[in-house]
Formats: sequence, structure tokens, C-alpha cells
Amino acid sequence: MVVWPGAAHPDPMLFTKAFTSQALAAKLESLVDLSTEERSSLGALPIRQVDVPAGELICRAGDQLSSCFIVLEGFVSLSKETAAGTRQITAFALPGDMPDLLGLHLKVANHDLAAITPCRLASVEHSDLRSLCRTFPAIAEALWTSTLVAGSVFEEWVVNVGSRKATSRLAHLFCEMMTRLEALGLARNDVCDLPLTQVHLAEATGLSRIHVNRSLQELRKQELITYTNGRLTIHDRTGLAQMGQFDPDYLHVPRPGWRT
Amino acid sequence: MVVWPGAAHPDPMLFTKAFTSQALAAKLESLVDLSTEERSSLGALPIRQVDVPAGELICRAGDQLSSCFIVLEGFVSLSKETAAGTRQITAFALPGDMPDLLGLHLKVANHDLAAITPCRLASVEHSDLRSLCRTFPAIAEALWTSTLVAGSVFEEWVVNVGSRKATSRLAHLFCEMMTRLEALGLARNDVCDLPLTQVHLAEATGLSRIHVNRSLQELRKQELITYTNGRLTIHDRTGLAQMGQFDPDYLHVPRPGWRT
DNA sequence: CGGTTCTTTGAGAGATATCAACCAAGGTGG
DNA sequence: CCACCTTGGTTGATATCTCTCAAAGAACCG
Repeated sequence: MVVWPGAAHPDPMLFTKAFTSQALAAKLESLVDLSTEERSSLGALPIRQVDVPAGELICRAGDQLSSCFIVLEGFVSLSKETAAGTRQITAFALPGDMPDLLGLHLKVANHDLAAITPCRLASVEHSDLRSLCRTFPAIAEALWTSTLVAGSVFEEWVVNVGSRKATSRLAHLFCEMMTRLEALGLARNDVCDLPLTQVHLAEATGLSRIHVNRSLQELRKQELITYTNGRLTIHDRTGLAQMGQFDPDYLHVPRPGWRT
Repeated sequence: MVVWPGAAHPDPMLFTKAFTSQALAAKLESLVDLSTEERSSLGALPIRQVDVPAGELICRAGDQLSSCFIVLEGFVSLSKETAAGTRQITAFALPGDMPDLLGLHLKVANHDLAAITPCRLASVEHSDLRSLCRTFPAIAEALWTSTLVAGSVFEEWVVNVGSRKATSRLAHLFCEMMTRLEALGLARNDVCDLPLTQVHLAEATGLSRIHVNRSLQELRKQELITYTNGRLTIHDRTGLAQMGQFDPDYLHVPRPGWRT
């Protein structure tokens, strides 16, 4: 496993714990109810804080894993290399997500993880997480559920790249990201920071960089969105959802706020 | 929930139990070790056997679920409808698979299930499964792991439809199905029954029916496979794996038997 | 035998990829 | 402060892949 230059911080553990309860516990509580005891045990998980600069690789497909990450801050991409040397991004992980929770039981990373923005991660030993799960079945259930949701998102992406055309794929992706960021309190009034380059969008939608550029122009021309400098604004929620055939059910967030 | 015409059978419960231990327990034991007690508890799960004729819908995306299925015999497709009225198949479920295990925690089906061939299914109440999981953490872990593998397969499909061209997509799908059927003992000497029409292949790969037909001809011309009457023969394993950029890791089957 | 369903073929249209530049913004070192 | 470099975005022209439409064979089934 890779070891990063841990970021210097006055009291990393304390600092991170605060973030952990915020990011992870919030996420889990959106899935199941937790008792105060469970909540505090979550906060007491021994973790190592890791800061990763933008663009850096976090782990590679095939790596043996003995710990897993919780995203505390920043955007992480999950991707796989193809033989042609291109990358297919298969998901984006946001604060609260555990992008390699798969490894908890499968021991192996099955995708590359990369920091899109500067990221703060918490690293938790598998053994600690397992014993937590054994002590608190509700936590195990919540973690299980969160992996189910992640799987559901992968499945929807199969539909997205497999059956929609360029503008629809982008529209769908934008709807998804807006919905997830809203659920995290990171979007308001149909505006959010979405620090993805057109290359990221291309790799996530299975399109060429150039075609993404032209499709974005089309979305702008139809006055559905503006997207500049990593800031996304949705002008016509219904229109964008229609164009992307977006139905938020698969995200399993509490109150999506989309009426199609 | 839909209710099917239960198939008449002299002693359905007994008969099915035998199948359940075969299909499900075998699957789970490929993921974790089970004690004899756990194995017998699995076999004693109260289940309802359901037979579904070929082509029939088993459940729809959005259905409320209070039980889930184990495929005992046959091929099941997982798919989603798109607004355009087309279908995207997102996975195939084989004997031993639980294609809607997602519903155990999420309560809602997020894809259509359809019987491709005549299928024999076992239906297990969520409540029974939950209490089994509570009693035997190893079973819970095995089930969790199986959902993680299913997610891993979805992710690879994102790569497949998102970044490979027609012939590669088909080659990859054939490699996957051969590997999984081998693991089940349903393939030998690079030959297996794969009862998918070209329309199924098209819906699974995100291609048009006609283009699938022509791409199959290409695969035949390169002497990689023959595929007629629902029977697949791989003539050149290495060549097919190369064409499909297939690496069996993501399937997490014990001994895949592919050297690339 | 006639009606399905599945497969195959041909021709043309449409979407997307590729190649080659150019532009704009931001950071850096002199 | 400016020249330079890098990164990300844009444009035009052309090539390629894949889709659609239309129709004809094949295989299966009652």
C-alpha cells in the first residue's frame, strides 16, 4: 500500500474525528438509525488522516488492501485503465463516501482511486472496521447498505453510457452530481462546485474530450445549464432531467427534490 | 409483488431445499468458509419455489420488495427501461445468484428482472434472511460479499460499454459468461450453453441488433468463437481475452483459468 | 402449411472519434 | 513586469463507427 506524506496539523486525530463523525456518520444515518453509542463508537474509530494533493493517485486496481478510506473533503474519481491506454471513470466519490469499501471483504482494490481536487481522507484499518461491525450490527448494515447504493449507481451508469447519447449522458451526470451534492449540503439553489475538467467528463461518460465540449455547448444553447470554472448552475431542472432521463431513485437519497 | 403460478411438484419444499443448498450454499462457500451449522441453517431457510416461463417478467424496477430470489436454474436478466423505450441489460444472473439482494436493505427493486430461459427460483422472505444474518455473522458477511462482487461486475460493465468497441464488448461478455459458467460447472472445454439471442447481446452491450450480428461475424471470421443456437464455443481463449481486454479479477471467482 | 421469432444482408444516414490547430487563463522564473 | 510554459477550452475538417430502415432468409412451432 502507498504511504503519503501525512499533512502536518496541530492535532490531526481530533481534527479528523470531527470530520469523520460529520462525513461518515451523517452518511450512515441517512441510511439507518444509529444509537448514541453507535454514533460515538464511529467517532472513536482509530483512523489515520491522509491529505492528497490534486491529481494524485490514491491506489491502483489490484492493490492489496488492509485498510480503507473515507473521503472527508474533496472529489475522488474511481477509474479503470483500458488496454488502449485510456481511462474510464466509473464513479465519483464525495465526502462521506468510502470508495474502496469493496476491499473490506474482497481484499483487493478493483479500481484506481485518484484525487481530483486536494483531498482529505481518513484511513481505517479493515480489522478495526470489522470488529466495529461485529459489535454493532446496525453499523454493519449501514455499511452494507452504502455498498448497495454504490452498486446501484454503477448499474445506472451502465445504462447511461450504454444507451444514451452524448447530451443525455452529460445531463444525467449533472443531475446525479447536483442531487448528491445537495444531499451533502454542498449545493444550493441549483448551483454547485463541480471541479471536473472536460476530460473528466469525457472519461466518465465514455465520450471524446472534443465531443464533450460540443455537447456542453448544446446544453448551454438550450439554456439548461452553465458550467464554467468548475461551477455548475442548472437553469432548467425539469428540462435537464428530461434530457438526461434522470430519475433519482437509484441514488437512494432521502429527499431528492426532483419532479420529472 | 407479483405472484406466479407455482409449478406443481410432488414435494416442492424438499426438492427446492436440495437445490438451495446446491446453488446458494455453493456460491457462498466460494466466498467464505461456513460451519456445518451455518450450512444446515442455510438449507433450512423457509422458501417458496417459483417457476417462471421463458420471457416472463419477474419484477419491475420500483416494486416494493419483502422477499428476494435465489436463482436455482436458468438465466435471468437484470435490465432497465430507457425513456426511448429501449432496454439496457445491466447484468445476467445465473444459478446461485440473488439478483435483487439489493432490495434486502433498500426495500425497492431498482431494475427489472426477466427470465431468459425457463427459470426455477427460490423466494426468501427478507425477515427470514435478516434473522439468519443476525444469528450467523458469517452468512451476513458472505451475502455482503456477494453483493460486492455484483457491484464489481456492474463497474466492469461501465468500462465495457463505455470504452470498448463492438467486437471488444462482445468478446468481453463472452469471456465473462464462460468464466462464470465454468465456476458453476456449467461449461467444459470452452463450450457452454449461452441461451441469449442477438437482441439480448445488443441490449447488454449497448449496440444495435444489426451491429451485433456483424460483429459476431467478425469474431467468427477471426476464428475466436462460434455461437449458434445458444451454444458458445471459444476456439481461441487468449485471442478472445485480448480482443475483449478481459481480466477475470473483477469476477472474484476462485480459479478463473485465463492466462492473458 | 402459415405464423412467429431469430438471423442475415444491403444501403444510406447520423453520431462520435480523431487529427491538427489555435485561444485563453494562470503560474513561474528571470 | 514580462516572456514563457502549462493546462484547459474551443474550432474546423475529415474519418470511422454505429444506427436506422427495409427486406429477405432460416429456423422453430403449432
